[in-house]
Amino acid sequence: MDLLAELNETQREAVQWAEGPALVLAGPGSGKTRVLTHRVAHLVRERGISPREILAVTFTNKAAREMKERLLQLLGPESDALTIGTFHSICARILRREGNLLGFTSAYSIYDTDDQLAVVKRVMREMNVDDKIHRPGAILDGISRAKNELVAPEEFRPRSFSQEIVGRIYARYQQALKQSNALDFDDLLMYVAWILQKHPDALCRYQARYTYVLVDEFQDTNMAQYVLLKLLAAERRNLFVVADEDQSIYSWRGADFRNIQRFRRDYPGARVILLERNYRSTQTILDVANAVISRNVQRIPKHLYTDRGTGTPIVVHEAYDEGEEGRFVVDTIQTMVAKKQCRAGDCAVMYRTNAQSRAMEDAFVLAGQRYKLIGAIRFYERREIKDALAYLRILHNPADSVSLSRIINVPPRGLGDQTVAALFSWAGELGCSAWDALRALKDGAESPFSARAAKLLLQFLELWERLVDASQTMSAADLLKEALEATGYEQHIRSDKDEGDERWDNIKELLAAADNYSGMTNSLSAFLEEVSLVSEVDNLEEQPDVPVLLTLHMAKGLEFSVVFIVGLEEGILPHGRSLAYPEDLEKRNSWSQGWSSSARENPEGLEEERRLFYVGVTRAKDRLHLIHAFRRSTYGRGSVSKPSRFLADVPASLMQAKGGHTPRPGFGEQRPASPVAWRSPSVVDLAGERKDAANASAEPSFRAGDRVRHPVFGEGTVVNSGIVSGDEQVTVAFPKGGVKTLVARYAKLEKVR
DNA sequence: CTGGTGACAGTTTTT
DNA sequence: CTGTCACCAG
Repeated sequence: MDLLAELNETQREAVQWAEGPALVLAGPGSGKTRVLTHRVAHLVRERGISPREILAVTFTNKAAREMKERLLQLLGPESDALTIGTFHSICARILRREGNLLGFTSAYSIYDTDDQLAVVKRVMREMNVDDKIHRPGAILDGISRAKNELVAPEEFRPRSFSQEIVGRIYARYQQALKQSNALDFDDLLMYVAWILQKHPDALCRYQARYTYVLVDEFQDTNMAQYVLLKLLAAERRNLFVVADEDQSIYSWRGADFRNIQRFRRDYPGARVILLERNYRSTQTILDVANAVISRNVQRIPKHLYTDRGTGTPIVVHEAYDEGEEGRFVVDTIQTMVAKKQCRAGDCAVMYRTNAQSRAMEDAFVLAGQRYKLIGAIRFYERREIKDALAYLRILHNPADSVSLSRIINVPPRGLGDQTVAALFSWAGELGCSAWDALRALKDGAESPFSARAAKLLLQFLELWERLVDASQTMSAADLLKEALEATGYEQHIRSDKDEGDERWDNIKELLAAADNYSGMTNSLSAFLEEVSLVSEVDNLEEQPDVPVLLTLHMAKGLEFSVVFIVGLEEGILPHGRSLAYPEDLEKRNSWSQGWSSSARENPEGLEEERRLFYVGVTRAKDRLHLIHAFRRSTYGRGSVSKPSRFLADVPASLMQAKGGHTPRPGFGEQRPASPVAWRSPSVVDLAGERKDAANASAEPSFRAGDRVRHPVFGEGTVVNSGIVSGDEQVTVAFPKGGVKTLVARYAKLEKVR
């Protein structure tokens, strides 16, 4: 197969790049995965590089899997010797080998956010820190940020009182993890970076092993990951990264797209290649995308283009409320399917927050339209799955205190909070793990337990020891079966009337997943590592032909023929909380949703929201629908919504002029007959429109939320209004004509009630 | 240990 | 309007 045949000129240039650092700036749909895989194949096939020496790093398991599959096709069995994986899985593997340098055994547990929170709460209790004043989640964020920046507890320099607390908890938290022989996700990266920094021999080994390093989604790297890559590539400098700063939507998880600038600074000779040709979308959709993203200041300008042709104009629609928004989406999908313009499975509905999925689901259910909701509840975060895995983890790693606390009384066996707390504190006094403490108890050590408690604890220990013995010989699946059997877990779980059967089905699915690891030498270890680093079980059967509902974040990396982006309203997209400065957030009333006029806005937050919108837009291949509602209820309270400012960036010339969708009969009548109903003081307050009556003379005559009619554009909603050099300028969102800014004196605007 | 109650907070979540 | 969690009574 000719590796270069199916590539365009710039792609080919990237694939053939010889040696040294290279930065590929790849727009959406520009074939970056193809560039990465073909480059790997090229290195092996044309340049004779041993696959063993090639390291390809991704962020998601899915991306890693796809890359492996593609390379198996390109290279055949030789591809087995490549190292392809996520940052976390690669680091986990390195730490199995090198973790002893830091005092961890190779059986360490990997803690997810739930487990982390359990540790933080425990530590806070021990330290008498009030979790009402210092929220554990916020503390965890602080710890995570420090780790992402490779700041050790002893190097942590607090800049405020609450950071002082974070620093103290951080130190104790790390101790607690180490005592449990456990690492969190951030540790995987931080510790590997440290090892490479502090152990030159280890660094040399890995540098020699991986002479070519390739990175996908480089804009999403954090400091730890950047340092890691830099260290690995320091000798050979064969660092090939693919990035799109316009798709950086994870800054709140520590991702820092300025690593792209850092890369250019650290490697001044780096080859920079721009991939702007798009193979996914129509030119209309790309024009929307270009128009939107060009508003961002912090970026290198790119201009997406395609030879796919203009395509269909995009549709901007105003619905009355979230219910009608849902009905419009379902209606439109069903109409298109009926007209054979697309299949149901070609459609995706994207929203900013998961909470929005409910109204959408209601509409789908009501219309009898099947759909698939993506990612709301993750498999490995279900309680029953976590319980089952906790059993396996304490067998593999008896020091794992979080897993032990999780299941020591599940199913209930008389070991209440008191006893468990006493066990841990006694183990603390002895300076050993709960496991060791229980063994001491069995050996007749003097303990603080009542006779009854001691008896129950020893019963539990007996069970535990029996299963640990079994773990030496059994596969993960058999061991799990054994553990569930011995504890009567099935009966326990099925006793739940409502969800018992579903829960047990999930357990059976877990068993099936574990079965894939039977016959392996380190069955248990391999299985546990896999489930700790993977969020979803592989969907074996491809879903039938149904539309999918998902958040904009989850849409990244996917593509659909037809895309609906819903809830395009101020406060939702851009999201109110994204626009706030963290220090303002504490004091802010939640209902003001970030757009009260007095609040200052965080421009970086706004840019990220815009990128999120851009990600959504660029998922569409053929048709794009942008939808906002006139009013929406959040947290039970209804209020008037302003159309998103992002809509104003969409050129009206790209929108469908008229007549695509006929408004439902009664659409107009659904609005309250009198404006008083929705312009009552409480509603106006909610809209952030509090104005002092004394200033009435300078007041604009239109207000956000007003309904107006224009002779050309028809009915619309006022987004904003203000006096600009003596003239009143009114910004109006017209469902048919787009968002326009008009001078009230000239535009023949009529108020509609 | 279970079940009820009241307070409270409520983006996004690759690993 | 929800879901979660701490707390208390039985």
